[in-house]
Amino acid sequence: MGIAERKGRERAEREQRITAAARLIAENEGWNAVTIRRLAEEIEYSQPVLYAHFENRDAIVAAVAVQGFGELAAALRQAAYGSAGHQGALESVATAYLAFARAHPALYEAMFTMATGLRFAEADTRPELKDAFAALAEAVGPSRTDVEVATETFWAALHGLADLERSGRIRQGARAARVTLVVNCLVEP
Amino acid sequence: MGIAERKGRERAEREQRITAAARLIAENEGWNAVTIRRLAEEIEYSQPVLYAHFENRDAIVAAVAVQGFGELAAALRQAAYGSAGHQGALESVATAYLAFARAHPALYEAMFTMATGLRFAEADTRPELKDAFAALAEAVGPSRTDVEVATETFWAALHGLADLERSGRIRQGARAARVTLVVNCLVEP
DNA sequence: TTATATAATCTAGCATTGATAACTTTTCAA
DNA sequence: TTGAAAAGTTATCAATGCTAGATTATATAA
Repeated sequence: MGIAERKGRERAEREQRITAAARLIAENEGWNAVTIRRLAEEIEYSQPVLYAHFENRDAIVAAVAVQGFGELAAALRQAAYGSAGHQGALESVATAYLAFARAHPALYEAMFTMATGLRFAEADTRPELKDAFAALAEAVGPSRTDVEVATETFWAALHGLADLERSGRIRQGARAARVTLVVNCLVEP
Repeated sequence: MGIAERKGRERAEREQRITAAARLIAENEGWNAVTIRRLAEEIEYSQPVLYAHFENRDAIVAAVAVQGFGELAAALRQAAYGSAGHQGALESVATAYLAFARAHPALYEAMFTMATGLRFAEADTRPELKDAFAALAEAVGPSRTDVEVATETFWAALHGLADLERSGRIRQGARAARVTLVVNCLVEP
């Protein structure tokens, strides 16, 4: 019964082509350019086919966002891996976080300002989301008694910096100084 | 020549009714419910009249956002005023910031995640925006040598906390602990 | 006071979008 | 081989931002 498997593969491949196209268009022309018709044209199927894969447009954005969380987690882990000491790890992770947001603005936008359906800290939280949080927590240091509070605050500071930088509301130049300020607060005494 | 003045008044009043309606609808039903037709119905004029006041829908959102920055600045100043000491002021301001975002989620959304046209630190920056930043800077403390960096970082932390709280990505419960962590970092040594 | 030019406002409509209903073709197991 | 189910398409809907062109109200000059 290899037919079902083949169909499953084809379906998965097509689904991946949809999210890949969405991501590419979004990164090049912004999320407004990501229309159902445009995606249908891109994957060479009619529009209703997209609705056999995703409930609606938002679900496509959410799928891209989940991918993004997976990649962010990997990037943060790699940054932590290639650094020495607690302070060094915090600094590397913080810098990597901001670089990630800057390198993939549309992806970051999907992750944080579009896919409102994605929740953390709930039962149906996707593993990718938990993993990204865990990667941050590792850098903050599991020995702290207030890991969760410290990680949430660290994340908030990084997200705030990324978001205000993206929207041109804080200077691009002083990035390193701001990171230093954040990191110094979180270094264990 | 009181006619021109009367027309000016009527025009200003109508403009204010548009932004007020937009804000009310957004706060009750979300920004998606704020359509040109709906606003036109609300102010009892036909749709094209709105375009005599605002270039497009985004300009209406931006106008609401500017109002929001004015109100945020006032709220932060009042919080700083009714508190004692540097640390007390920082704590009050931080708490007031988060309370503001929580009390007016749609307004905050307009200020930070919708009106992409509003820039800071540029020549055409609206006074309301500068004022909100100044209110934060006052709490951070003008005696610091790195006021601007510290203010930007403070703002980013607060915005990050507000945004992640709003989207349900950090726990609602531990808010006070996170604020304490942020404030402790910024207290002058 | 009345005629006319200008300003103000409205009706009607366009193009685009997300989404779906109904029809047609393909696929595959009995 | 055949017929039902699966897969896919065409055609269309309703809502939206926005605008052109017609129409009405207003203010000024004769």
